[in-house]
Amino acid sequence: MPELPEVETIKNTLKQFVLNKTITDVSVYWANIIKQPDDIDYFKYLLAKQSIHDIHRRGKFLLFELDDVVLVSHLRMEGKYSVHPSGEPVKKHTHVIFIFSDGEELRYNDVRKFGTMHLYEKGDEWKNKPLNQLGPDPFSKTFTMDYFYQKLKKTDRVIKSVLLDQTVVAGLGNIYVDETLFRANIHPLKKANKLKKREAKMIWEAAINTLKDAIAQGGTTIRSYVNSQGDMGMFQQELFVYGQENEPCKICGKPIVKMKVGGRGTHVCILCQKME
DNA sequence: CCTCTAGCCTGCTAGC
DNA sequence: TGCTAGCAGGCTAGAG
Repeated sequence: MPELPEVETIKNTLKQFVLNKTITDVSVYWANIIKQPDDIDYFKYLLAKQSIHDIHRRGKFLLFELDDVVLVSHLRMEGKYSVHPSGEPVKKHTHVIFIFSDGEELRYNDVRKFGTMHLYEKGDEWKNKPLNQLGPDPFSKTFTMDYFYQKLKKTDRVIKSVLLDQTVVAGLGNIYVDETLFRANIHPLKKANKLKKREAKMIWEAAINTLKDAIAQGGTTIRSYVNSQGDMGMFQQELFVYGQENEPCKICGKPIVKMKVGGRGTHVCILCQKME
């Protein structure tokens, strides 16, 4: 499932293939992917003759910057972009195709059909969902230790749920939250408002460093993630707890335990990550 | 303000 | 072996 490091990697590879290309037409095979505008024909109309000038990442979102509009795309668990020559057979899970004037196409593929696209006139993307509720990007200078600690002090929720909350910090998902809490030696069930400033700082630093390390490895491939060139990530080799159920902890040797926290599968070393 | 649940989907796995 | 039921997963909307 693409989280921040995977989306960052996808953005960088995709830019090599689609920058400065001009859309002539769009094919939509599964309309529920398109959340904005409501009318699919209007979606196509707005994109026709538009060129892709840049691609940005905000949290787990990709932002395609065109002439007059911005396409905000979330890949959820299985979304993928790839570039093909026009006329290649359309695969079973291809739901949207952006046809370029040069004989190539950008294809959106998504086994689960959970991904979303929102199209806005330039500037409006920040005033509307899904971007208007997002917290700071972990690498932004607004994601300060002070901001983070104030957020933790204000909530009675468990720390894992807070880290997954995209309005607090945008980009962490299930894998990197589990890894962050392991690196910080904090149990996922600890209440956020009970954490000492020292502990909050450990989590804040671990989150930023875990994401940086994962980007350096091209992301994490658990079962299906590849970037837009088809390359796997390599960070799975550096995972301490995620997907390591019953495996010995790389630090203390005690088997990693899997539990449910806020409805999510959660991996923890109960020796390294103390409740007290 | 908060938390919980259903819904969105389909591939995979456990159980028969 | 072949079948079905249930689960996973990020996020939203609605209920409590």
